Amino acid sequence: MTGPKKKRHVARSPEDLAAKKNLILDAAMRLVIDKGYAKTTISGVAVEAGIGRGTVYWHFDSKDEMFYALMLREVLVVTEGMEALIDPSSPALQTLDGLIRMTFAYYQQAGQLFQAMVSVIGGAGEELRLQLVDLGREMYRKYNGVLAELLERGKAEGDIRPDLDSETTAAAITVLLDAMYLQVGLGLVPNDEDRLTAAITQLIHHGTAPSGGTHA
Amino acid sequence: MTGPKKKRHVARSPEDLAAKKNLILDAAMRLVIDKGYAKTTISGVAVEAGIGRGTVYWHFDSKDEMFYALMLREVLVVTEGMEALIDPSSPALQTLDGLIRMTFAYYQQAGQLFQAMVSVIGGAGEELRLQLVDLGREMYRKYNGVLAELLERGKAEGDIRPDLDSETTAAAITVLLDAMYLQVGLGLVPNDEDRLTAAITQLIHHGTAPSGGTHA
Amino acid sequence: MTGPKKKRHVARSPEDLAAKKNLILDAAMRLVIDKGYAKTTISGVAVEAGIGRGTVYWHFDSKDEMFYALMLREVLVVTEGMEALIDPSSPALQTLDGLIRMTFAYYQQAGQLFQAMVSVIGGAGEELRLQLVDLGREMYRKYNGVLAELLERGKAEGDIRPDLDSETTAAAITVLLDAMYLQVGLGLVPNDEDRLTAAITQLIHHGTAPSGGTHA
Amino acid sequence: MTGPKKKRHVARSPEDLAAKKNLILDAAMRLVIDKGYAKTTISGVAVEAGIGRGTVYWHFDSKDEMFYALMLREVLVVTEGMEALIDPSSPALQTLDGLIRMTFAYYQQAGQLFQAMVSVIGGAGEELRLQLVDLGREMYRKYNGVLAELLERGKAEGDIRPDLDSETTAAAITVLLDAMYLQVGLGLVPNDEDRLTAAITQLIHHGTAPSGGTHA
DNA sequence: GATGAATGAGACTTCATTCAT
DNA sequence: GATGAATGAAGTCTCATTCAT
Repeated sequence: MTGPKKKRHVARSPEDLAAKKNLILDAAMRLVIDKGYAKTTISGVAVEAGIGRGTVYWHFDSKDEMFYALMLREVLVVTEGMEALIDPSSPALQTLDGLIRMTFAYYQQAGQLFQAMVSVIGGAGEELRLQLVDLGREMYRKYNGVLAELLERGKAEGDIRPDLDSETTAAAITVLLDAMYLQVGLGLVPNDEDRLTAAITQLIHHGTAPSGGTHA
Repeated sequence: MTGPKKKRHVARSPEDLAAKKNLILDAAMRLVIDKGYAKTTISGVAVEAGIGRGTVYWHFDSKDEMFYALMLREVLVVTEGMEALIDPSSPALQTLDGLIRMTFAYYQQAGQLFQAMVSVIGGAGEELRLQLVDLGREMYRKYNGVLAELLERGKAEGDIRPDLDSETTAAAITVLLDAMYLQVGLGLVPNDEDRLTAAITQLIHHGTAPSGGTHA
Repeated sequence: MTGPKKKRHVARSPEDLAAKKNLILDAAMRLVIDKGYAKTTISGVAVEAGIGRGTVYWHFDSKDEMFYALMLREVLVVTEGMEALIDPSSPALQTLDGLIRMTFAYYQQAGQLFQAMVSVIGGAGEELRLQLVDLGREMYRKYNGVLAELLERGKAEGDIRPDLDSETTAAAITVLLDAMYLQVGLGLVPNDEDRLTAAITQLIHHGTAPSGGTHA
Repeated sequence: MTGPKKKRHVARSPEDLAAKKNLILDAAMRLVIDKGYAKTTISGVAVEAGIGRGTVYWHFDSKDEMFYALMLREVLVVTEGMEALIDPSSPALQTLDGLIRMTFAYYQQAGQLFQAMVSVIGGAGEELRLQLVDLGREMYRKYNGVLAELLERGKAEGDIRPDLDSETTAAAITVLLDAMYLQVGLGLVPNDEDRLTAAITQLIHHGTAPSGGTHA
C-alpha cells in the first residue's frame, strides 16, 4: 500500500441514505443539463458526486432507474410548487396570473426539467422511455387540470368568456408556458420576466384583436 | 474468389448520388423517430437502407454529420412549405389563420422533426449540438419573423391591437403551435384539426376575456 | 441512532461458532449445487444463510477460503462414511459389495460433492484450484487404497484372480462408481439402485466374458 | 498519430471466415484448459488469438455462444473419430478392444474436452448450461449406443455372456473410460497406455473373479 | 461479534470508424 | 463506388473485499 486511504463516509440512518441518494441525483441533474443523457456516464456522476463508481449502484439498480428517480424527484418539486399556489378564496383570474408569473419564475428549474426530460427520453431504453412518457403525461394532466379548473371558475366569476373551450385552452396555455422556455433558452426572446408575463397575460386574456373588436 | 459475385448498385450521376443520400437519410429518419438518436446505430441505418455498413461512410463523414444533413433537410422541407403559404396580397389575418391551420396539418411531419431534433440534441456530441441549436434558432427566427410581420401588417390593416408586442407574441404563437404537438402526442388532447385550429385561433384573436370586456 | 435496534444473534461459545460456520457452508453448498461456483456470490450466500454480508467475512477470510472449507467438510463426510464400513473380520468380497452398494446409496451426496467440486475447480483461482486438486487426490488415494487393500485381501482369500492388477483395478472401480453419477444425472441410465449395483457387481466380478470362458 | 499502424488481415472467403473462427476457438480452448471458464476472458482470448477484442464479437455473439461453438466443435471431433473406428465386418470383441485403446489414445484430447466442458458448465449462465448438458447427453448417448451394439453383437458371436445387461454395462464402460482420465490427470495412476488398456480390458472381459470361478 | 454501506478492479459488450479487397 | 471484416475506446454493471458503526 503506497497512498493514504481515502476517508469513507458511511450512511447509517434512513435520513443519511436519502441524503446520499439526493447527493447523487444532484450530480446527475447537473451533468444531464450540461451534456445530455447520452454523454452522462455513471462514472462521471460518481466523480461529480465525489463518491466511488460502485456506490452509485448501491443506491440505484441501473442508470435508467437512477434517471427515473431523478425525473420523479424533479417533477414532484415542480408540481408541488404549483399546487401550493392555488388559493380557492382568491379570484380565479388573479390566481391564473400568479400561476403564469410563477411559471416564468420557475423557468430556471422547470425549463431544466423539460430539457433534461427530453434528453433522457431521447437516449433512454424502451422501458424508461415509456415510464417517462407516463410521468410527463401525469404532470401535464395535473397542470392542465388546475388550469382548466381555474378557467371554469373564471367563467362562473364572469371574467372569462362562457363559450371558451376550457380543456383545449388549458392545454394551449400549458404548452405555451412550457415551450416558451425553448425560445428563451435559444436566446430568441429576452429573458425579461415582466415583459414575458405581460405579453402572455395580454395574449391569453385579450388575444390579438383590437379592444372591443368583433372580428370573426 | 470462390463464391459468386454479389450484385451491387453503382451510382454514377450526381442525381443518383443525391438519391442514395436521401435513401440513407430516409432510413435514419425512420430509426431516429422509432428509437431515438442514441439507439440509432450506423449499422442499423445501413440495414434499414439496404446497403453495406461502410457505404454510409462513403456518403457521410460521420454519424453526426449525417444527422446534421438529416436535420437540415427536414428543416428546409418545413420552412419552405411555410414560406410558400405567404401571399402579400391577401389580408394578414387570413394568412395567419392559414398558417395556423397549415401548421396543424404539418403536425405529422413537423412534430416528428421536433421529436427527432430534441432526441439528437440530447444525444449528440458538443459540436453537433451547437450546430443544431443554430439550425433550430434559424428556423424559429424565420417562423417568428413571418408571424411578426403578419402581426404588424394586421395592425396596419386595423385587425390587430396596435399596442400588441408583435415580437413576443409571435414567439408565443410559434411555441404554442410547436409544443401543442407534445400534448397531442401524449394523447392528452384529441388530434382534431378543426377543434384545435378553432381553439387556438380564438385564443390568439380574442383571448380568454369575455367579448367586449374591459378587464385590465 | 434514530430507528429501533435490530435483533441479532451473538454466538458466544466455540460450538456456536462452528454451528454458524456450518450454517453458512450449508447455504453455500445449496447455492453452488444450484447455480455453480461462478454464479454463487458472497452476497447470495449471506442472504441464503439469513445473515449480513460482512458477517461471512468474519467467519472466512475470502470466498476461496470458504469454498475450501466447504469442500473439506464434504469430503470428510463421505470418506468417514466409507471408512466406517470397513470390517476386517468379514470376507473382503462381501465388504467390496457393501462398498459398492453404499456408494450408490451415497450418490445423492457424493454426486453433489463431485458436481460442486468440478464447478469450484472450474471457476476458482489458481491457489484454490491446486488445493482442491490436492484434496481430491487425497480423497481418491484413500478410496483407492481401501479398494486395493480389499482386492488384495480377496486374492488371499481366493475370491479374486491372483494375477489382477490391484491398483489399476481399484482406480477403475473408483472412477466407475464416481462418474456413473454423471450418466445417472444426465438421465441416460435409470436411477435404480438395485439394477445399478447388480450390473456393476457383475461387471466387476465376472466381466463380459461368458461364464467359464477362456477368451484371450 | 505516434505508433505504426497494425497490419490487418481481412478474411474475405467463407474459408477464411471459418479459419478465423477456428483460430479464435483454438485460443479459447487453450485458455479454458489452462485457467478454466471463469478466468478465461474475451480480452484474453483476443490477445491469445492475436486479434482485436472487438473481432471476437464479430465472429461470435457472446462469450457463451463462443463457448458453445467450441464445445460443439470438440464433441464432433471426438465422436467422428469414434464412429470411424466401427467396422461391422470385424469381430465385435476386437472392435471393443480397439475402441478402448482408441479412447485412451484420445485421452489427451477427450480428457481436455471433458475437463473444459465441466469447467464451462460450472461457470456458464443458465442457457449455455442447459445446451451443454444436452450436448453431453447426446455425446454419451452416441457412445453408449455404439458400445451397447458392440456388446449385443458380441453376444451373438458368443464372446459375451448372454445374460449381460448391455445398456447399463455400456454406460459403465463409457464412464469408466471417461472418468479414468481424472485419475490419470491427478497423477494417481501412471499414464501408461498399454498397462491401462490391459487392465481395463481384463476387468471388462473377465472381472475380478478367478478364472472359471463360480462366485455369486 | 455483526452489519451493510462503500469501493474499485475488471468483466462483458456496443459501436463509430477504418481499410483491404 | 461499395462492402463488410476488423478494431479499440468507452460504457454499464458485478462483486469480492474493506471498514465505520
